[in-house]
Amino acid sequence: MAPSGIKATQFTMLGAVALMGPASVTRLAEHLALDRTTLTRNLKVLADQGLVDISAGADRRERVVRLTADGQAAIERATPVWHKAQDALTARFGEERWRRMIEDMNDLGALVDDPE
Amino acid sequence: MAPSGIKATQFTMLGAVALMGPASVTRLAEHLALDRTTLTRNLKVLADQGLVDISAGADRRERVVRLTADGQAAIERATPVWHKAQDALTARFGEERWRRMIEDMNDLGALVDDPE
DNA sequence: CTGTTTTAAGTGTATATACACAAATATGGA
DNA sequence: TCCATATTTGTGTATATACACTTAAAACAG
Repeated sequence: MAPSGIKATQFTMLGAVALMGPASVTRLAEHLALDRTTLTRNLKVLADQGLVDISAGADRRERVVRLTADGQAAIERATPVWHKAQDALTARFGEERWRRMIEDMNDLGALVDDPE
Repeated sequence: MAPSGIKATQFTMLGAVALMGPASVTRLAEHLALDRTTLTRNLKVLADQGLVDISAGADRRERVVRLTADGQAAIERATPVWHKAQDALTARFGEERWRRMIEDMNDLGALVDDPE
């Protein structure tokens, strides 16, 4: 990810912001399965770099996170790099196996979060 | 892991120290697949709590890490908790699936470390 | 309307992680 | 022996992560 200027975790976060549109910190945290306070600090890094904009919402307790033009540009710059790394990995690891592992990890996360 | 007084990562590190006996930071880092400097900081936490002892080796560049009596006690206290958590998880996730995922992750790590 | 409760977020503190760089020590060749 | 090189480690800095606690604002009960 180095040549894209952002890190893998940041790419993931920007992707979530892009996907969900303007959203509160809590909603983003739930979608990313991160602690809310973790996201607060991570978003600060992105905000300092001008990749996201954080402003008060109609409900003045909420902080609404929006992708900036620079943020959109960063995503577009990083996406090919991401896919390239992804492809290089799955080519040697096996696409089917890779998908299976992602699914395993998702299911495991659900179990840990909630002893349903 | 909370009731044992140490965290899962610390349990893993103490286990490595116990398994390898007195060893240099670099050797431990390789065994744990961690960056050496990461281990330096992590070991400091354990040393501050008196769970490991870090002293100069015969080669005075090296720092030799040893388990203390308190460290041994911490392992013995944490091991049942660890197994309990492990069992609770595999019981619902499936033991076979769990083993498979561990193997997948190990293989993936090897691929990432070394584009063999 | 007022006081309580619930909700959304941030801060203090601590651990975990790693990259770039610097310092100390050992090793090996001239 | 002495110096260049290699090895082992630590530090500065930055991100990532989360728990306990606090603050501000909305929602609600009476």
